[in-house]
Amino acid sequence: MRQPIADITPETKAAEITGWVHEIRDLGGLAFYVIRDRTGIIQATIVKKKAPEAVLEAAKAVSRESVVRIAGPVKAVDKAPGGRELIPETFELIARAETPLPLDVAEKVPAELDTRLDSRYLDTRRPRIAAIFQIRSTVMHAVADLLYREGFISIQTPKVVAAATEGGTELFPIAYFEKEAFLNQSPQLYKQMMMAAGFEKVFEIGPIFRAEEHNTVRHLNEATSIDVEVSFADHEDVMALLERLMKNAYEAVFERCAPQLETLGVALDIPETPFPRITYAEAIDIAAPRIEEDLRFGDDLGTAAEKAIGEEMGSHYFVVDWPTAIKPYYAMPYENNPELCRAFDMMHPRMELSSGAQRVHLHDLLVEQIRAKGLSPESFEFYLQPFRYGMPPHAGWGLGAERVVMTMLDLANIREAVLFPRDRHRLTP
RNA sequence: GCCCAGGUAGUGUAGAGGCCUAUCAUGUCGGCCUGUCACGCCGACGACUCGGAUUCGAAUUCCGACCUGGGCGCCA
Repeated sequence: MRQPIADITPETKAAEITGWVHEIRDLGGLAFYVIRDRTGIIQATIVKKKAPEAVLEAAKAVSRESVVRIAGPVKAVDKAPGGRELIPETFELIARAETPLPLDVAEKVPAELDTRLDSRYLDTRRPRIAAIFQIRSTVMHAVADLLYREGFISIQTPKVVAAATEGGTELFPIAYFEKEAFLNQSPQLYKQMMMAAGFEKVFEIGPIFRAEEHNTVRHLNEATSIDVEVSFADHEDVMALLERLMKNAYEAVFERCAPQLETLGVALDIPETPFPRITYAEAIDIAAPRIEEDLRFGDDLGTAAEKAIGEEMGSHYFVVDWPTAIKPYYAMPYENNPELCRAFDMMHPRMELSSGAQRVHLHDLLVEQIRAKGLSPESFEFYLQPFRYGMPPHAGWGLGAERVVMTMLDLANIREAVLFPRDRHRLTP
């Protein structure tokens, strides 16, 4: 019976393992085969004078990264990795790896990200890369878990849509029989319609598509969005939810992924809640004297400004009370000061992670704001109609899953946080 | 969309007009090696993205194409 390699201890009597040949060190009369599965590595030691002929034959035929099955007694040996080694009685070559390998899994020679992504299936055999995705899985589990615990309903909305959500960002056009269609840039409008549908608390974790020709370490053309929408809630309520969710995700990783964090050399700091809140006006005041470019009230916070404020804040924080003019039409203006709205961004010092708002739930105001952005309400009719038949007040946000993982693990490039990234140039694998 | 940088063995690199039949490492193949853990030693194999131009001579300079990385804008 196959055993996970990590389960084999110096006390284990005998074991059968199946895994990949990580390294081969043939000293002549003695050979070491380092075998790896997803749980760890173990050394199989072959003493050529004593080993069965069939073992010698199979061992000679294997190449690095071949899949093998090895069974035999386990010996406690101090000088072996993990304090134990396996003495093969049987050694079976299950699937031979061709040579040369497209990249070095044992990491003696580095590989560029581009090379790694071309052979992602080999790249992910490297323990530190596998650790990233085990942690990502834990984050996604923790996120969904918290939302279910808090009574959210998971929804799935269309990714093929007829129109833009917000204007602004570019959409990927696709052929949809005789009609024009696009890939969805955000589930925003559908989440809101589910408020009219009476679901009260919904979330969706799914892909979003942005056809921007950006070429940076923090943008993807296909990203994973963690989206929530809550009825009878204001922006403060959903900011508090976002804080709970972030803290929960960090705690889950801290508790359940200690080996992976160690592999990555990451000392995880669980962010303290509540996150500090600064207003947009304060953000401008912090950034303006620290950056070269001219920055005034009403401008978007550019990369330089974000960086300057991030250095000042030091950890996660919210920027609140944005000018209505630079936020989407669905953000609710303050009644007593409609120049500002109940929108927020949740920031990590390195970059924006989330943006959200209390939404406009009043039909006429929404139409007015759509017009004010130069968009035509007619093309949003499917979205606007629910606002005429009892739309509750509501609020929500979207959180970039890759950015959470990237900032959590201090990855240099967002592509590291995606198995098969889609960027300006990459469409395969 | 604008701007910058870059394409050399499977992988990561050296190279700045003749010293290049191209460096080093890793890898692969063969040989030696009984405690390696980046095993060691000996030998072999394997590369200048493509096209054009300049030049006696181009990996190196110039032009174009293709491919790639990054910055900005915008955003998650």
